[in-house]
Amino acid sequence: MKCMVIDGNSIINRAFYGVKPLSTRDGTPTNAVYGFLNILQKLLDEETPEALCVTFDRKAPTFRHLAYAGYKATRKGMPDDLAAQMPILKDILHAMNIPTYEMDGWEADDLLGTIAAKDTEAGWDTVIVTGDRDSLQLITDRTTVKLVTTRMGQTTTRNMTPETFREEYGFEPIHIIDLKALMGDSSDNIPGVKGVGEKTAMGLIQLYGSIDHLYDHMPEICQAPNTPAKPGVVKKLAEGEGDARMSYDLATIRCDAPIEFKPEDAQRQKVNEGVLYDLFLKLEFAKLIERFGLKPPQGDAPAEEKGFACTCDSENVTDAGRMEELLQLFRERDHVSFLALPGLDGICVEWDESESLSHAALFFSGELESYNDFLRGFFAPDIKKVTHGAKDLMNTLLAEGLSTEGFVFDTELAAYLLAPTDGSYDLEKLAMTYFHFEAPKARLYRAPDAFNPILAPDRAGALGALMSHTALVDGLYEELGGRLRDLGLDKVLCEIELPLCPVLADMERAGVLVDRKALADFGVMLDAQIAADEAAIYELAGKKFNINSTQQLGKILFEDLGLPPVKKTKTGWSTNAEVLEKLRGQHAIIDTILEYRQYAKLKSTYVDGLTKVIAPDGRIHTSFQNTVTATGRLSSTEPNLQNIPVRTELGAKLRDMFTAAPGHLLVDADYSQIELRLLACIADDKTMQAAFLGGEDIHTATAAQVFGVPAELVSHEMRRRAKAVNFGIVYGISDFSLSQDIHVTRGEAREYMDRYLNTFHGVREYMSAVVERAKADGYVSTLMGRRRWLPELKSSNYNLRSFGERVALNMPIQGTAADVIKLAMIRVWRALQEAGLQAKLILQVHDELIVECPEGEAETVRELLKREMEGVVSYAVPLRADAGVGKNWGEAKA
DNA sequence: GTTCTCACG
DNA sequence: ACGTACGTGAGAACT
Repeated sequence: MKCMVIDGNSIINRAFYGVKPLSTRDGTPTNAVYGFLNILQKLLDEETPEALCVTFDRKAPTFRHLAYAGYKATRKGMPDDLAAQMPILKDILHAMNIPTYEMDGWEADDLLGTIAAKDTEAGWDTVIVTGDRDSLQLITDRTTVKLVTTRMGQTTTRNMTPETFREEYGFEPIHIIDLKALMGDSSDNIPGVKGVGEKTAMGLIQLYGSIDHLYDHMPEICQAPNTPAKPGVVKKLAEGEGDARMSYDLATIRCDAPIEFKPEDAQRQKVNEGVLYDLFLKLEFAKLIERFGLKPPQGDAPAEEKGFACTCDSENVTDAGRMEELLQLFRERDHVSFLALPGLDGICVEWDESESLSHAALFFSGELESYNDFLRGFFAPDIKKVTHGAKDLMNTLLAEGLSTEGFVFDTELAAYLLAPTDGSYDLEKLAMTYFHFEAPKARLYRAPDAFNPILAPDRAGALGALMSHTALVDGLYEELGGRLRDLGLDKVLCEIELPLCPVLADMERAGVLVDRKALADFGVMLDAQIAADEAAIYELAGKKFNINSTQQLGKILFEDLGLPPVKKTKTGWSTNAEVLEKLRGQHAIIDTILEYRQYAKLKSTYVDGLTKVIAPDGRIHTSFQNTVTATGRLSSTEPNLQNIPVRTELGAKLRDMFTAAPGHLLVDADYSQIELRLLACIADDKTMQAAFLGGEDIHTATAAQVFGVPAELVSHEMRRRAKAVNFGIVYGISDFSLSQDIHVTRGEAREYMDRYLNTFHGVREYMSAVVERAKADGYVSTLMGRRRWLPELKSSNYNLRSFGERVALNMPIQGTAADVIKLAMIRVWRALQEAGLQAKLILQVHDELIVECPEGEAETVRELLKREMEGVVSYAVPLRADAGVGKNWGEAKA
């Protein structure tokens, strides 16, 4: 039988520092509890002990330490955010029927030792779980210690048995006490012997075991050859004997704490599901509720009382007269909420009749004879509609020739603007986050296919889910709408995100034509190159292996060929391009591998990847994601058309395969230095503004300033370095990273940055001001008011906090640029329509827009693009866009 | 599902 | 003493 004893303070500490800050919506910190529970789950999976309990420290100085007059309370109190989580954790453990032990005047270690001793006495084995090495002295044949470390949310454990301990330390576990008696332990306020450190102490204990033995045999020990007890050490030992004896007592974990404990007390029991459910709900641990398979306790408040009304009345509309009546009613409401089935096969509309009463109406294709009339009536500008995920729906609307106007709110976009780093915003999740409510699964109505038919066999269930989700949309409209207004984010929704939806839908539908033949030919060429490189690599390596496997490649390079490893990854040797560049010239295989990688990437990701997604119309239709990035940018998936190669000559050939239709041309316009221009405005840096206003090349101008030479004398290399500094500033630079990037010493990098910031005072002030303000406000924002919350800034973890600071610098710049181009897209799209042109916006690549148009429109479109893009805002530095025209993307890029 | 690598702005 | 630039998505290998 096995009993697991968890050192509660130690583990929750690890969890607190190892898990990123989390909190409930009312601000209760929860990361440590969350981390603790995850570690607990993992431990139980690994060990399956028959009994389980947790010990805690009391804050007061403890028994053992009070015995030592020199004790000072050097232990810092725990941070407030952690202290606040201790009672929560205890509540949860209580609900899980896991006993906890704590006692004034006794340290957690003493309790661990006492419990282990009682286990042993009762014939049980013990596994002590802790992050501290202090308890290692408790290791015996019956007691092992599981050491827990947490890094970046990853938990690893190591089992310490008498054997593994001996291997690592070279002596018996119990002599850890003797070791500490000599070397001391500053974190535990154990003085040890003055002048004896870890090295000496280890040597002595490995040879002589205990301090008793050491002091008893001092004379012989001094005589022994090669003894670590050099004359100086012997003197210190003699002088420090009193300290050593006292430290020994301090370091000894006591196993006689007066607690009532029998291993049977701690035997695993069923958790109290109802109580646990309520606790997790309050803590917003939706994932854990799922993982534990928890159900709400009986008699829980119905959903209506939790913030949104469940549908009270519902009707299935099959009659044209009733339909007209309802459409008229919808026109008179200030809003109606709805959800549409995929393919627009059915619609559920929900509207408020009074404060507390709402209605739902269902309209189904095939059940309502005049369904198409209903669609035309419903999707008209005069009905103010609220939905979830408008962009995707608009794709369908455009396909059906329906209007995309009249959308006044989108709960998905709203949730994204409120918490842009949350990642996903499906209705079930929002129900949990904002209403603490578990919504039914959407798949009931979301995937009407052969395996999951929409109306059969569980028509009632599917409709129930559809209606409760529509009710949820209506409830979220209230809740999220209020929050948006409170934060001034309603403007971002109504003036940027919502109007952008039809633009994006239109672009996705339009797609971009690809030259399938040219792509295939390119693939054939690449295959030949790949085969040749493969053969050459096997020859040089002396054997065949999978070049794509970094593990196998690492073995070949660093073991077989004996090349010096440059950098490690978590799991082995790094073999990335940067590393290989450094190995260049040391072996012919390196060049070939780099070349192979380039060809392989182009073939698999681009030639094969793109070929796979060419639609029957010969075009590629990407999806633009508008609820993904933390800064407000778009992203592009299936395929990603925002990372088509351009930087290498070979890769750039791919851009020639994105073409205009016959008789058409592509017009490509990109903003020139938009981020740096915006930085000059946001930081109000007069020097940088002057450089832009004077029409100078910004990198050359920067180089001239930083290197103190006239612009004419700026060399290629100087400009390159200045450019890296400019980029670095936008990203929240460090001298180390800059030095890596431009291959200079850290000192030189530091100097470049100093000179840069001495030139651009405004930027220097911005850098400190924006971080300071972010720390005070808890968020940063763009000039349009888009926000990103930065809980990282409060982290006690240096890396996490530094990351937060860099983000605070970068987000307002990258985010404002994102807002600007989104506004530009809306303007361009509308201007093209108003001008009656056939031209269509088809792609956006962050600072670049691509339009396809009939040949005759090209010049008009080029001017329109440039005008509309440059006219979006007028800050201290004007925006500049360069536009070009061509048969294909490569040619059009100005 | 995670890790590594690499493509873009 | 530590670890190191912002924002993305995709393919391949490995667990």
